[in-house]
Amino acid sequence: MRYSKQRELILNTVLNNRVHPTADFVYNFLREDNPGLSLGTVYRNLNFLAENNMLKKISVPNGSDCFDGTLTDHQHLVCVKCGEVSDICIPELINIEKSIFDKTGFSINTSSLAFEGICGKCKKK
Amino acid sequence: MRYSKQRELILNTVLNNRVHPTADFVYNFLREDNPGLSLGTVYRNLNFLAENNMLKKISVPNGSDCFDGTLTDHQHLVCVKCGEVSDICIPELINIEKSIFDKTGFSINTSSLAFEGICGKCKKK
DNA sequence: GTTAGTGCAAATCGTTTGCAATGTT
DNA sequence: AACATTGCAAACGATTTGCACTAAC
Repeated sequence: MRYSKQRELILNTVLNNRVHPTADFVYNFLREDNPGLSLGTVYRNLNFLAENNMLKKISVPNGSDCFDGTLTDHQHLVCVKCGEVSDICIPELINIEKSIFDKTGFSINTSSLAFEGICGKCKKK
Repeated sequence: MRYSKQRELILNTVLNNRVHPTADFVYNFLREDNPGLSLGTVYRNLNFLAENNMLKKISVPNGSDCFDGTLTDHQHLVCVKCGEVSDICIPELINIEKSIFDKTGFSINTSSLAFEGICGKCKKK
């Protein structure tokens, strides 16, 4: 992997952001200081970094994919009202993973799991 | 809800198909006998039927949404190699659901869960 | 007759890609 | 010099939408 300024900026934007940014977020965030940056470059780098295990790509139902700099095994909660994506760790999934494999031969990647639901904040409204 | 021939055909296509059909599948399947049918109508009806709890809409990571006529609580396994979507029932999720709610206030809809992974057939190759 | 539902084509959204120019090694 | 990476704009696939027409009630 060859160095590039853009890649460094893009990776750091994901790593330093408590939120789970989308490509569009990264693009607009960096655009302020880097007017020449292109959206294609952001997509290319986010995907490239995810393929090289420097980021995780999170599929969001009915929404843009977003990216996560936390590489340790964990899952996500996606609020269907406000779209917020938060981290959660559910160790019990290991057992479920194993029993599904034994029953069906299907090997789950539990760390790709996104639970849909309604977050506490949205429920209060 | 007013009756329409198209709606009836579309609903039946999902109900009578062991696979979890996408809008495009339903469209092409019905097109043979109903040349006038439009893709917009298929989308409109599938979404409408899902909103009215006559079908379930399943978000497939990196793929087209698909639909499921089985309304009882269950989850899905999505193979990232071949794209196959299969049904599975994981009763243990009730406990996980409850403990996440107690910890975070987030209420999960477990029946929207799609586990990504590799199915038995694809692994053999 | 009113209005929900349709077909069609255009529009939208998120994302990817081809290509010539540029940057890194 | 070789080739990875970029910016740009065009292309893409899935889905939605506006509108005039048709069908259900």
